[in-house]
Amino acid sequence: MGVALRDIIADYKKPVGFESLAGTAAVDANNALYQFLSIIRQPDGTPLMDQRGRVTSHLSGILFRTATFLTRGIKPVFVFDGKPAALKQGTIDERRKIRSEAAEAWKDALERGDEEAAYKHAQASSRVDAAVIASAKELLHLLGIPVLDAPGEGEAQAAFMAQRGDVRYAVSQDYDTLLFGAPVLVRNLTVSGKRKIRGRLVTVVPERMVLADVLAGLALSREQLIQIGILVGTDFNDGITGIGAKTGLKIVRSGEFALKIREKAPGFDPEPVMDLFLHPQVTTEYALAWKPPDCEGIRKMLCDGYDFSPERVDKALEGFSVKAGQKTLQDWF
DNA sequence: CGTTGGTA
DNA sequence: TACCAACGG
Repeated sequence: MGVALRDIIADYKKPVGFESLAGTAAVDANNALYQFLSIIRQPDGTPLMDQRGRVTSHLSGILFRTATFLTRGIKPVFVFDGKPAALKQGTIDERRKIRSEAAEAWKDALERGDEEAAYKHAQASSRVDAAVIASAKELLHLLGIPVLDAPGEGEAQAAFMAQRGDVRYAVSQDYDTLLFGAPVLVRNLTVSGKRKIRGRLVTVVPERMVLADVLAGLALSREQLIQIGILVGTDFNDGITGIGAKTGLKIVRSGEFALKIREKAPGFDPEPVMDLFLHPQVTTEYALAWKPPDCEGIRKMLCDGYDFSPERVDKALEGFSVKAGQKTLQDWF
């Protein structure tokens, strides 16, 4: 998933508290939905579902997480993926295969009664499908949170919006967002708090990366950072076997990128991938307007439609509205 | 994921 | 009050 640059950019990740994250944020919606679907599950891997068997994990995640955002002064816009680039087809096919294998492994683990394995495979089988996207958009709309359909990659659009200064930062787990030129990337914003990772309980805190700091620190241009990405592999090209981030950095620094590609991947033209990162398909046609939540509509959708408990929904909505009567709320937005 | 409810 | 397991849908 994404581009494996962690080994060279880990030093530039700075933990940040919610208080310094107040402001507008462009959220990579598909990435956030994937995280909700993957994490909000029962111990045996079963996601939250309504009585009709429709998955609701992402709705729970959106409701509670955006409530937290707004109470902390973070105003999110959710940016959804548009049409995938043709170059992404390989990645898409590969992910589908991994998901379907994981679904099988989940079933097997359940039959053996191995709950831990079941949970792991269930997570890997998570799929952001059309129903998930449609219901997520419907809920966000009712919550008064702006939603935007990117023409291409959501990450690219989020990066573009941050570049233009329309939002303070982009939110995604994927480092690709930096390659797309996001001046500031915030990770762990849609997954934070205490989490079990490899059986251990760890506290996940939001972290900020500043592209200019990464480039200055590594003495690279953005093009060179993309070159490293291309060497290790991105969603749009296979990396070169045996080259990780550190080796990639050495190669690019010594100006041997083109040479290495010719040598190890003779048939491959990196130019379209470079161009995709430098000049992604984006749009300037968006309006960022945060509105008060439609509480009635939300209850209707979540409680009547998806079997949420009215008490829990109302509790969460307190984070959105100040109280009925609400002058403060209007002032806030 | 966030919330709830039991326990020390 | 602080912590943790389990519940939610």
